[in-house]
Amino acid sequence: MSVDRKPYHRADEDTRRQALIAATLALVAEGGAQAATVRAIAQKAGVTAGLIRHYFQSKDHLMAAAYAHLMHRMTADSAAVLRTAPHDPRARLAAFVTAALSPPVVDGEALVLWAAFMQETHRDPAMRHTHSQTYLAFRDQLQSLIADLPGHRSAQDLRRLAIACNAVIDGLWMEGCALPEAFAMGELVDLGLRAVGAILGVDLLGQSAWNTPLSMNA
Amino acid sequence: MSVDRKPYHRADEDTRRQALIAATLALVAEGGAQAATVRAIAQKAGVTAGLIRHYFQSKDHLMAAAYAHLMHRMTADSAAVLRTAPHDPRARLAAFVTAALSPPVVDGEALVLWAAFMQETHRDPAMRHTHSQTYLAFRDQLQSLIADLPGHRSAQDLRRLAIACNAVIDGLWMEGCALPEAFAMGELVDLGLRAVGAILGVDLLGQSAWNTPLSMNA
DNA sequence: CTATCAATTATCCAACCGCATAATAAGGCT
DNA sequence: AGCCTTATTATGCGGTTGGATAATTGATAG
Repeated sequence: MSVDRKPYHRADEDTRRQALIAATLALVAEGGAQAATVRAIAQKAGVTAGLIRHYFQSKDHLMAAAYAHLMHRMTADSAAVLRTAPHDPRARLAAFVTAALSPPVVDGEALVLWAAFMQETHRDPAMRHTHSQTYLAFRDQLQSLIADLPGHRSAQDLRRLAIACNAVIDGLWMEGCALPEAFAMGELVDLGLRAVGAILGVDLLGQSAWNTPLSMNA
Repeated sequence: MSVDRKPYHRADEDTRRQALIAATLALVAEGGAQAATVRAIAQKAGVTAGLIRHYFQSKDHLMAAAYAHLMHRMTADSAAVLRTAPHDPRARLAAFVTAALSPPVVDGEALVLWAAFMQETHRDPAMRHTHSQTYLAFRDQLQSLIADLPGHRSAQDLRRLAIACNAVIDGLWMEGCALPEAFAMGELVDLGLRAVGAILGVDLLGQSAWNTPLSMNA
């Protein structure tokens, strides 16, 4: 007696992997890491649970792949703007900061995802490597944008400036993701441009120069 | 037939709650939220699992209590320095920034804890409330320190400056926690004082005025 | 010294977890 | 068309989870 069996169609390996990774990220985003069980992932991906182990050595491997995918996408989103950015160094830096503090980089789900994987990062060496690699990639990109600004800076100063600017961006990104209702539209970008500009001693607000600059204290 | 039963002694309600909360935090810190099972918590606290439900309505309630405890302790640690700080507004702000970027506030475990609870924060309204409350408390304290600095600032500027300075501190805190080996001793504090000083247009480095200020670009 | 009652332990349970393996069907190849 | 590979489904297993309940102990008051 042949029981009813769910009909299915075969997909290329890459499609299935992407679907499983997407389902994993969606579940982690909406319910934390504990919500991403093999059964839930499979259901959201429209397949059965056993298939996960056909494409990934274990569920942990799937998680690691999902983390790498997320980080890669975020850095790519920030870097994408540079391809269409103007040639003026200040405008390029401003565009980069703006992109890093706007959707889709700033997103409520992004922070939850980031936080969820942060725990794994703490003990899994492979994930830890992915983390530091993507973090340094972002900072290096920022540093090269700073280096292109007019004026000469020592290597040590460049590194310090990049770390400080990166910190501002990270901090604002976090606050924007966690408390989206606490900031008006564009306020995050405005604050980021002011703060980074103040640290670097450069005016990044370009066209709409403000009348009450952030660093004014008189 | 009476089996051997673990001897025990009765403790006051508060002691037991504290012990359970401490065990929860320790487990989350070392193994992420998934490591904090009721059995593991009970073992680390030196009791049996059932006791958790005697003091907390559910495991989730214990987690919420642990989160509130952690946040309360961190803000208290940062504020503690103000009680013994000097009267000069700049020195007080510098002391606050320094404390927020030094142990025990900057600590590898702290970030993991923060990240672990961030997920719950996203869906549990009670935790979300705890989060925004403690976050705003920290920022308000920073804002009042900025307001005490010489010079007058509008209310709007004060808020923006506080947000930006808070972002720098948060970002540096994160980086210091996540990649402790990437920064030399005291470098984080130095960077924090420079960046916050640059944003506010105030020199916070006091005694050891630097010869290559962070915002120098010539 | 004993009765009382709350604190703590011990035990049980249904649900769920990740994983392994067997059965089956889909699609390409000749 | 018929075969053959393998992607996919289906089923089962041992272990763990959070939660509920019953049994027992320690402190305390009278």
